[in-house]
Amino acid sequence: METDPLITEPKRARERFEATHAEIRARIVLLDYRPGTKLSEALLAEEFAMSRTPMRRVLARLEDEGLLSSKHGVGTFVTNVEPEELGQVYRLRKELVLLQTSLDVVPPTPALVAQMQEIVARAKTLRITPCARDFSLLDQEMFLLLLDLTRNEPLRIMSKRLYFRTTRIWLQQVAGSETALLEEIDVFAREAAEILNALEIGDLDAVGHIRRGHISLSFARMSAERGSDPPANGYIR
Amino acid sequence: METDPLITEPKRARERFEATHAEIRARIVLLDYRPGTKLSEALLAEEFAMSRTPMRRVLARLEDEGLLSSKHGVGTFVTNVEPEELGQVYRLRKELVLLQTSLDVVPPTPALVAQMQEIVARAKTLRITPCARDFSLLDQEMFLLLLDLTRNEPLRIMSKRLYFRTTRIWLQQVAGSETALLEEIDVFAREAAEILNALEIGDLDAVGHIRRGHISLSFARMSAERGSDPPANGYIR
DNA sequence: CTCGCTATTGATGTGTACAACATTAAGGGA
DNA sequence: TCCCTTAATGTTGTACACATCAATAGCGAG
Repeated sequence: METDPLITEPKRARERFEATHAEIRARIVLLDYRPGTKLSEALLAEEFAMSRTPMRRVLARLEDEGLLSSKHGVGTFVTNVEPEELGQVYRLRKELVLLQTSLDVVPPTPALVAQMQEIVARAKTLRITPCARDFSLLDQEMFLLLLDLTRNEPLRIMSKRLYFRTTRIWLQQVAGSETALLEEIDVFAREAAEILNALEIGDLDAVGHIRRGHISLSFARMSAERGSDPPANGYIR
Repeated sequence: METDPLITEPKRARERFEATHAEIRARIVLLDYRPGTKLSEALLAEEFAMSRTPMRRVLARLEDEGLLSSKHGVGTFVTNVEPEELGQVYRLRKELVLLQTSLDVVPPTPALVAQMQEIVARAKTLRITPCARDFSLLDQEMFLLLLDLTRNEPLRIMSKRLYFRTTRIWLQQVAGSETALLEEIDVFAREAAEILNALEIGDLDAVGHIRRGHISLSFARMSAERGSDPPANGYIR
């Protein structure tokens, strides 16, 4: 029985599925595949060294998550996010972020605080050498780290889905101009520092409301940039 | 790549997929397939007059929704819901139900109120001729009806997933004894009447809080029935 | 009688050919 | 020239055979 520790080729089916899904999702979220891009099941299957059958399962899940859209006889496309949908997601995220620090929460561990300190430090570094892609990865890292504050698994799963659904639109805006990127990194650095401070005190409620405020402001900046209508605030006519 | 690929509508294959998914999900939530039941891809494919390939896509989605669990070489099984998971879902639902009447809401239409009146009437009828299955269907109908109060699509989708994830456990408890069923129908009839009253006044905030209270009480009754620990109320040690 | 190895069995997972579908370009008649 | 028809082409969706995996019954050694 030979087990090759160097090559991780013969993975379990489930692990291979998860890895492939995460990889393609990352490409969509990081705009390697921009909205509207046509993906080929055959080419992707070949690249990931599998047949179309398991690849189709990956793509089906990404479609269920709203990142892809397949049409019989036409192709599989990276979805765009309509302004209305973007607003719905952000308004919901504003509420869920409060639950992330109030529902089934665990006190922040020293390890978590340490990782948050590192994120703050890297944010400061990023202000010197701005890079939209690294910025998006750092934002993602902080999101996932703070998600560890709650043990409510359904809340964690849904929050992740919403985050990955729209973060590429945010990235698209941020990467649009150099000044916008610098400004956004600056805001992020301040937010991270505020959150770290609240974490060190142990005030999770403050963490939630700081984040809520920044999500709200972030959406407002995006709406202004897009030149669309001011965001609806509750009721629909 | 300028044209938006999202505007086209569902096709034949998609409709068949949705219909099959809804049917098997109904069988699971109505306890036709009880937790632990082993399902056969081949048999299900034969019954629905399709091959294993599209059926596997249906089952994969049900697994993603937490209703099924497949193991290579073993089988596909209807999942059970652990008490911890049940608590997490209920605690989250208690929060989401408030959002359903406060986030992107539309005023209740006369048609909606009329359907709610009918549900109240059928609840009263059900008190005379109790039937666990019909009761579950009525509860589901009210849930879906009240979900029309919000236009926030992500919230709607997530609320549905959570509801279908645990309602079979509630049904299992209710169908356990005749007295429990009668008592639960009585509670439901009163809740529906209260909600109807609030709807007619147009007080959506009251609708949300009435429902939240009933979800909380419902979970408390289930926990007591199961003889498990009293439900944690917020923090985890 | 018990333990352990092995062949068998039946399930999910994968590879591949083919069908269904939509788009596009070519061709022919008015 | 225009427009309708039709064949060609490439894509997703489906069917089916086969591979892989895990549980189990059978069997033989101790």
